[in-house]
Amino acid sequence: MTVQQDIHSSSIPDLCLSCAARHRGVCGALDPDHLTRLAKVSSRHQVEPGVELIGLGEAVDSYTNVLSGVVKLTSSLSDGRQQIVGLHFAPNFLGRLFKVKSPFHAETATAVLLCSFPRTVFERMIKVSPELERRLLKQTLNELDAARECMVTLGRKTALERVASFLLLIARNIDSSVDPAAKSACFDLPLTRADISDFLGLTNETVSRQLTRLRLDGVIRIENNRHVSVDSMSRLERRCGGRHATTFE
Amino acid sequence: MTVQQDIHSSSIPDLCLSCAARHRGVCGALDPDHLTRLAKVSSRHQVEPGVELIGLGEAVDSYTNVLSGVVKLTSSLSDGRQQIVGLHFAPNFLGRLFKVKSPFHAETATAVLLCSFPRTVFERMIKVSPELERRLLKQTLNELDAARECMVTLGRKTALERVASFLLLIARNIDSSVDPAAKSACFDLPLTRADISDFLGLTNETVSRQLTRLRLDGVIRIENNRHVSVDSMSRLERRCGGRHATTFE
DNA sequence: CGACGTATTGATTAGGCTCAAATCCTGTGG
DNA sequence: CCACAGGATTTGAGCCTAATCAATACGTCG
Repeated sequence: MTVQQDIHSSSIPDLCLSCAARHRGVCGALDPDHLTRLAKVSSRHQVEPGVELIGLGEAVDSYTNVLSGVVKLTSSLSDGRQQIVGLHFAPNFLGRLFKVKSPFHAETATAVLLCSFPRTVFERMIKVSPELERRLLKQTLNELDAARECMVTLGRKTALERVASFLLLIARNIDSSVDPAAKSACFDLPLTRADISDFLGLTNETVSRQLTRLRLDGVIRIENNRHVSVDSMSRLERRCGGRHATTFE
Repeated sequence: MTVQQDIHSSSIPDLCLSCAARHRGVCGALDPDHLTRLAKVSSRHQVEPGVELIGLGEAVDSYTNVLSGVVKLTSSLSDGRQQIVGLHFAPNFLGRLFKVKSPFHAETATAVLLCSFPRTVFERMIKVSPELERRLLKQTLNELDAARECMVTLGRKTALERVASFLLLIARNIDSSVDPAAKSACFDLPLTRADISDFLGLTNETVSRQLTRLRLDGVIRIENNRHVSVDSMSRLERRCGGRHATTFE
């Protein structure tokens, strides 16, 4: 049986048709009707690397999906010491729900494509779509797990283990098309050495030294400072400082 | 106008009447009816310090409210290095929603009072109560902010700053009755020196040294190894390694 | 009081930081 | 196409903070 659907609520907006956020991001929770309403007030932006998106404590009146590229979340101490506290890969949702002011600073690490929409519209949509709220809760829980994993890295791993863990993290997140269980990988680092050191709680000199060490050990190859090849992922994993063996859900 | 309410759905269960989780925890989102249904399948337990609640990767079939005391979330590397990745104070909700197996290990740090309920019942309740889901989302977002704050401490602060930050964290969380903006504070440390070092990514010797340093500097007083007095909170704050000045929401 | 676990203090070592210099990449203009 | 400028990265030397190893003191509980 074919039903003639209301034209206003049945079709997916052009903007969203091939969008990653609709396939694997929060927009996947929205029906065509909601999607259309959100798309009407959304805007896309291409942004250069190193651009501040959210200033610390600054009032933010929009939320954003990262459609491509990487955004870093940072926090700084008053004397300039800096720490990256989160990385947002596509198609992550970006923004601190229920707070007008972000507790952290957000900055593009690479060139990124963003899709932004007004905070008020989105928050109203959360209220009427339990599915959307559910998805936001799941993403937040995953971010929390990731942040806690980082705490282990920052608190207990050696410099070499931190750098190896970082490479593994990037390999698993940068290109979602790649099989997470692949035996080998190659990718462009989305962060400079300085950024990597701010993520790992090290200095750029130490990051550099550990990268050369991994290179001399044959674990990775590096071309043009940015492109990394990993022949054996399991070999890299062995440099990460093993978690207690367990199978996760 | 007074309305005669259905006796089955109007009254708050005795168990929940004076419960902190109903006042400031997730149960506050539930109406008397839902509360009654949950209370029927809930059970309270008093647990000693140092008891494992959730084994790493172990299947968990219940969720828990921490009604008093402190629970620590930990992760270990295979060679024994350990990191505390989260502390749950009353009346926090405890448990990894939507995952059967917890990615972290949970253990009581102090004596605690717990209120547990079956995972299935609670998850069904989330589905019908957007208010409950909202509250879980808010708690998760707060935990995420806290974890990221910890990342700054672990990645960029000195040993002294870490210990001072930890004392501040405890002072602000241990006794919810105390004004968070109070000028002074005193409290019992819920963690041993070894636990504190696992939280701060240090050794117990270093923690001990920094505590004596703060004591000799007159920032804190310590009695019986556990009881800490802070005369001037702002004095303690100055030892924490300042965040870039901003006002938060 | 004695014993055990917890915490403090001391001496030494080592991993990563700092400061400094050299090298490599990228992009630009002649 | 090549030379050059500027930033990013690598490499080196020395130092410093926190770890390690070891011994002593404290506190609690039987």
